[in-house]
Amino acid sequence: MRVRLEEVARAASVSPKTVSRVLNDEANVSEETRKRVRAAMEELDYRPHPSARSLAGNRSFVVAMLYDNNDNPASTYLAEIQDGVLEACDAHRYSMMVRPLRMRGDDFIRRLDALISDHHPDGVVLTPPITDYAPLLKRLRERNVPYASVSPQSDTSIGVRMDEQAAARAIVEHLLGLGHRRIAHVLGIADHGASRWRLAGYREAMAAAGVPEDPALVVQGAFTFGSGVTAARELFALKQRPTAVFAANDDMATGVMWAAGEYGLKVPQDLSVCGFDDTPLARQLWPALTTVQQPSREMGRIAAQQLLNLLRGRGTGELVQMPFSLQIRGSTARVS
Amino acid sequence: MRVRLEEVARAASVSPKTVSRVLNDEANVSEETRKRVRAAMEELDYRPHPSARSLAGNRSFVVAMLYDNNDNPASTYLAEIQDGVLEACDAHRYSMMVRPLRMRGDDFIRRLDALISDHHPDGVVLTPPITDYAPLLKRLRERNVPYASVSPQSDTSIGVRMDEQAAARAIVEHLLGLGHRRIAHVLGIADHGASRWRLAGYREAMAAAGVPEDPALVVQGAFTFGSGVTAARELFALKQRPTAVFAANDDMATGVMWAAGEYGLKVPQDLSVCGFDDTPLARQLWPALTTVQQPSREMGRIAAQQLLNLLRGRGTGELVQMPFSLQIRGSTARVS
DNA sequence: CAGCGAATTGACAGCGCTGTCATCCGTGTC
DNA sequence: GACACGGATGACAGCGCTGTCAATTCGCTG
Repeated sequence: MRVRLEEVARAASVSPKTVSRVLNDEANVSEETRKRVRAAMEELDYRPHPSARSLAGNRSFVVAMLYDNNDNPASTYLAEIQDGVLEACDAHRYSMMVRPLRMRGDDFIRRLDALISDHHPDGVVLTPPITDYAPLLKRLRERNVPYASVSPQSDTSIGVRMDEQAAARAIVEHLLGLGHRRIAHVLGIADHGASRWRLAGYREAMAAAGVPEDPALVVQGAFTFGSGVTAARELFALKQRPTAVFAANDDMATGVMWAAGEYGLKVPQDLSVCGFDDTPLARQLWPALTTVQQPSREMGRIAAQQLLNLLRGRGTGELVQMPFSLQIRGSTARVS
Repeated sequence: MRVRLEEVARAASVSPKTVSRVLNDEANVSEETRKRVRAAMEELDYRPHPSARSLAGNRSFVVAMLYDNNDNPASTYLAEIQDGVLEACDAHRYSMMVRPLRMRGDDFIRRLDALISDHHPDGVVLTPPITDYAPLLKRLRERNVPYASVSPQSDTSIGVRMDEQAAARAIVEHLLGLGHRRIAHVLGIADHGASRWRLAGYREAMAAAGVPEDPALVVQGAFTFGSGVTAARELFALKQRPTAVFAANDDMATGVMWAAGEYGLKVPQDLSVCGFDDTPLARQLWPALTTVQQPSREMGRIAAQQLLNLLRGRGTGELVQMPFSLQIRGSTARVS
């Protein structure tokens, strides 16, 4: 049968309660006792029973990662975040549960409640685009479930964020520095924070360079490869074509490059293209895509880390700022 | 405070044990009592406490989905399977836990043991390529953890499988039917079942059509976009170029189309290309990709379903055969 | 060296369910 | 009509931990 806490206690000649204290890193255990107990645990290869801990301690040791499976940005993005969250949870012996949660639908709150009642997560990690949905945040607070967010729009949450606007500005400045003036922008899905920030950065850079905004150069996309193709066709049909395109993510940038091929435009000679995210694809393309590195996995890890700090009583958690870095590659070149 | 089983019992005027029986769909409860108890549960919005159930019943109601995060085929593939597994688990109020598990490394068994001891999954779902790793299966059996597989190579497991060889044969026959004879094949990662079956189907179709095999037309890939590009360049450098390419998955097929663009080859006029999987990308490409639809999400759901049947004592689970279907689209055309 | 507060440790009940086994009841049998 | 039998129900203990609170020990003060 499995080793129980009681046996560890016997082996270390202490009471079960003391072993419990060591297990939970509680205060008021002498250093010497702590060592002896740890040794006994090790010796017996003791594994606490999660359900028993959960039942007695009224906590589940479960972190739920919530995402919107309706219009998720890109599955690889979520998969990477998930990986990071998992890593952080593992480090503290929490388990991770992933839960899709569509925001549309009036039974949204009911579904959220069911999720909480059925699984009792100690906390949740929110991923774009459900980081800022007010009814969601409100309900979590009402039910007293702590949360941390990846790339929240408001800065009242704890979690992690990159200065996407500054990054977007920087990449557009890179294009400007190469002599481009007719720079187009392909938007992401409306009201996603990512879309807003990247557009804002684009505008900021253009304005700072004194280039008047041309509305025809800002076209709608939806974060997908296909939408990038469509948007690019629209741009290429213009009487005065752009010499460079900044797409709000790599998938769309890839679509733009694809469409360029259709139109016989060589990248980067005839058209510079850049994206955002630095997905694995970006490096595999030829020419490789100039983009902004967004370390999704790392961001997932950090967001979960902040949540866990909170749950484990190690401070209150903060909103960590990630540095960004431009990946200048072959898809952008001096305007000809 | 939360509603407990005891209160449901009181409301229905039965003993707690009877409510428990109803909750677990056990036998020996009169239909009338069952109804009364169900009504009381509904009325009080009763939610059983998973940890208490788990502790008392010696089962966790957790299904772990294992995957190899080392060389996973494509993250979107796994994400879809995960979605399906989750759906099946939800339907029976099981929770799903996702666990990466690298097979390389000599501490593999130790990591598996830790996973089992720490989380006590009632069963696991295995995904390619770890569906047939003998030490894994052996250990699971030793520790008495039931499992179901998605696309296992051997047919001793329960789970779900598509006849990939027949599908590959069918798609190559489609190319042959269009008059192609110099048909190339881009392989997946060695010893993945998917690679073997798809190659076998290719050979079968070619042999049946009496086309002698040309080793130069079968090149190595690795299931990634980049490897497709590389493989295609190799093929295009041949003195006698293929008129069609069957890539072992869509990502590589996309790479082939990309490389075709580089070489000034028009798809499908100069080159027919087809893939395997029917990823979302396949439809977004232009021309859209001819491919085999592999319903990953559905397969994940079915594999989990078989496992749950077993866990819930509803039969022993089987190895379900999925039908395949060709998606003939714009990337393949009659040889010119 | 008595006396006191803080640090350390332990006894015990109980978290919310289910397994085991006893009990009860209605039906069929000869 | 006595008895056996199987279906339906309930009593009770206990799953493996932690919360609460009491007991003990220790170090220090005057």
